[in-house]
Amino acid sequence: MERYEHPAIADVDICRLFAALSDPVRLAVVRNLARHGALNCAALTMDRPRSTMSHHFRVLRAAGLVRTTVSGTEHVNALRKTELEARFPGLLRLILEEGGD
Amino acid sequence: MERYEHPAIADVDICRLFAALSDPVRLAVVRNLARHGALNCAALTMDRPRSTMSHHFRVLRAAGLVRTTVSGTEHVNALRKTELEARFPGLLRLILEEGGD
DNA sequence: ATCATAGTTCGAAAAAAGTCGAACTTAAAG
DNA sequence: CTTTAAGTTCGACTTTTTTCGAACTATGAT
Repeated sequence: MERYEHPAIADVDICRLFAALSDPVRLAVVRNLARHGALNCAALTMDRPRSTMSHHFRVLRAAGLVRTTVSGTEHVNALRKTELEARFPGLLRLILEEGGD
Repeated sequence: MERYEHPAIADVDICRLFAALSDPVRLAVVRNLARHGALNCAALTMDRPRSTMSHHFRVLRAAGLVRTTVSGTEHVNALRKTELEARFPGLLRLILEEGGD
């Protein structure tokens, strides 16, 4: 059984956060999550191999943007929406801004 | 006489913007500019050689964050505050957040 | 003209990030 | 127990960033 580590929201570094969002693939993932709620990895394949996406999810988790939970054989990713909005008010709005998909 | 190119605020890409802010040196520069207004490069040496800083200023300009104007022998950098706030409301607040220097 | 000051550009080297195939793990289904 | 589905980990490779010395440009002062 695999569990993931997630930083406490208080420990989230804005610099790392910006770095996570600076990749177009990851930004697209975050936007998808913001729009459609929690999704498993399979639903977020951005036309890339699983190993590539796995890497991006790791970065998103480490940055504090996404929380991943295991449910059966699926790994479900969710935006840490409430926490993020509390710690970085305006961030989510900024990300969703006139956004592509 | 050297002039710099600055993207129109409408052309600024949020992804590039995040990338620019993901470097601690550059984030510190932006925070300094937000606090103290326009500064020349000499005032923003973050304990790095001039060539290194020159590179960072180039990135900040290309991202649309900073406007550099030449005044005599000084190159003065200013945050594109009003434009940025209009295009990305909340961004500046986010950057200044509980911020270090 | 000469010199000093402020900053850029160039080029090379080092470090960090992104990409992806192959092998592996875990859980569920048959 | 075997197979399948969903993802991860590992390792290699490529691309991008960062860093900085050395040489250069432009302005202002002497």
